[in-house]
Amino acid sequence: MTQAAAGDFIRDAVRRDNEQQTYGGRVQTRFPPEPNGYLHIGHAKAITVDFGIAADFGGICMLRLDDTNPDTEQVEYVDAIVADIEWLGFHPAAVVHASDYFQTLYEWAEHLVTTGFAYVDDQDGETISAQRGGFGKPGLESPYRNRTPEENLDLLRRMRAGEFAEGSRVLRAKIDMQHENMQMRDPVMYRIRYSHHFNTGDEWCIYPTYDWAHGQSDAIEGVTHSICTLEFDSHRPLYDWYLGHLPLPGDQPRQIEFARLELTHTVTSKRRLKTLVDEGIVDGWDDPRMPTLQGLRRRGYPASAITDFCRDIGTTRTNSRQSIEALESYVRRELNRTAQRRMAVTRPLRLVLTNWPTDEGGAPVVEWFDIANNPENETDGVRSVAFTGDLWIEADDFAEVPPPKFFRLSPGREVRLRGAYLVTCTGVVKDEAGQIVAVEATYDPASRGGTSPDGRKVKSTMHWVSAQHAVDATVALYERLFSAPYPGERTGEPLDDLDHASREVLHAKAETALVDTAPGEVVQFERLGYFALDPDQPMLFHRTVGLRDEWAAIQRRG
RNA sequence: UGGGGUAUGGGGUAAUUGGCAGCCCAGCGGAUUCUGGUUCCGUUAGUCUAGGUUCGAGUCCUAGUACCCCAGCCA
Repeated sequence: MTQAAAGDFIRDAVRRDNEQQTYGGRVQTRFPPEPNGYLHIGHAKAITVDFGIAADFGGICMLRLDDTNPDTEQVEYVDAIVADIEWLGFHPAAVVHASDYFQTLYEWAEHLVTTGFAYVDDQDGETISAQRGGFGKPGLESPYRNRTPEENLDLLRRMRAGEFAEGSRVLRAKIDMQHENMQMRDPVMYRIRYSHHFNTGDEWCIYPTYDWAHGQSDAIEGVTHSICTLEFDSHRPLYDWYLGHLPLPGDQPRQIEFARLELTHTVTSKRRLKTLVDEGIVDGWDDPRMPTLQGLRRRGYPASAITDFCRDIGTTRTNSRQSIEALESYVRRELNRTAQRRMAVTRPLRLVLTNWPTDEGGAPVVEWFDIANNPENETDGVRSVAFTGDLWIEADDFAEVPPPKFFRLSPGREVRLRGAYLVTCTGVVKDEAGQIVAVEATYDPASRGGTSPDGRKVKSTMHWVSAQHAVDATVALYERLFSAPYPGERTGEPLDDLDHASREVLHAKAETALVDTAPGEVVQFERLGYFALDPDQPMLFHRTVGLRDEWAAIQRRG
């Protein structure tokens, strides 16, 4: 704790290694995902750390697909992983596979056999597992543990040659069945699997386990700092043991662990996300409701917002859960600068200007206003928006009997129609049932452009669309990526009831909206929030994040 | 149950290695504003517990507590 508490403990460690010339001042890291799913927001943290540290010290970072389990891995995932890393703005020095090293790994396995540090075990998985003992209970040695190196070498070669059935034999490291660290109780190095591998095809029928592949791959590549997540902490002694018993071509890399990123209201478990996809609960890995990088990208999250967030939350060894609001604040900060504005109405209420002029033919005059696309960024220019005496406003923006602190339109009150005119409500039109069908108002011709020539103030500026000119759009509203808390979220208990949870957390609804003009890719529908245009369905917009929830705050107060 | 790891406001994270507990998110208050947005200013609130060393402890010592990880031929 004492020294680990220092600012960024990983960079401190790297700096120390540089000062002591442990690796001759060289820094090399790697990002090693297993291609068994799409990258999600949690991976963004690891990517930011791995690539960021290499960059900070003038080193390199490679992408290594950790493909030692052919049963779960696919090229589709490889392609997505490569694309997503690029999208985040990182460029791997190389894209490699753990399977590229299968031959070297095998030769090193023979080396361990020859030197008496590995043996072939003929027992099945259940037996081996039972013999491993438990916490506080020492393990039992396998009856095959003391075979001669010659016999082991013969058996290993025959394993590799495909002479034995799946599950019938494994290669194990010969370490210590009494070791207090369970990882050191003769871990399995190779298992027999007659599966097709997406990279090596049918060349191999024995596949290395994670522990037997990972550190060795690091060493082969010349990795200096192998940064991984906290759950591998107890693997570090094994990581070092393997490397310490092999004829390495260079320096021995060191493993450093940090806490993974967890977010509230967010499922970050490839297994669960895969279930959502497989069961058709979402449309795919890139469904905008998914916390995958592709889902977030479709939602309009800027890559820089994600990486800035990951950088700023820091790297520690403390298990923690960051709030989704913190991430969203980074998204809003970026989008406030870049997103164009549009006025939009989701629950239209008619607003009629009773003193609006008509032309010779009796039709209402149409007036065009240039309205800034983004007041935060003048270079975004203006758009031309049609205005007439027949408008739609948001139903929430009118109240016949205004509650306290209601600033918008109500009888007798004057507000600004953004960029157009000041209008004063003169009355309402109701149907037989007493429902309001329209609001009537008069406009002040002297306030053209929304100015107030005599300097009088109005408490509210409202958005509007011309009934005649408005563009139809659909907006998918979800307050949050996963808006509802799910079972066990607070306590960190496992999420067992996936079906229930998925349906609840992925709730979203689509609404129609009327928009002032056709918007661009990512837009702020004023007061509704930031939305991204769906590339597949023009005029369908996914909510990125909302604005600050000002209404809720007012109601809470009152 | 044995081993390992971690504890700082509501959430996250710093503290020159023993010297004014700072920053971000959230909250609250105010100013500005043609978005109840943005921006700006102010503000509430914290060192897991109990002892000890010291002029001085988040930091060092002792004892405890809580949480996380490890018993896949997954990674």
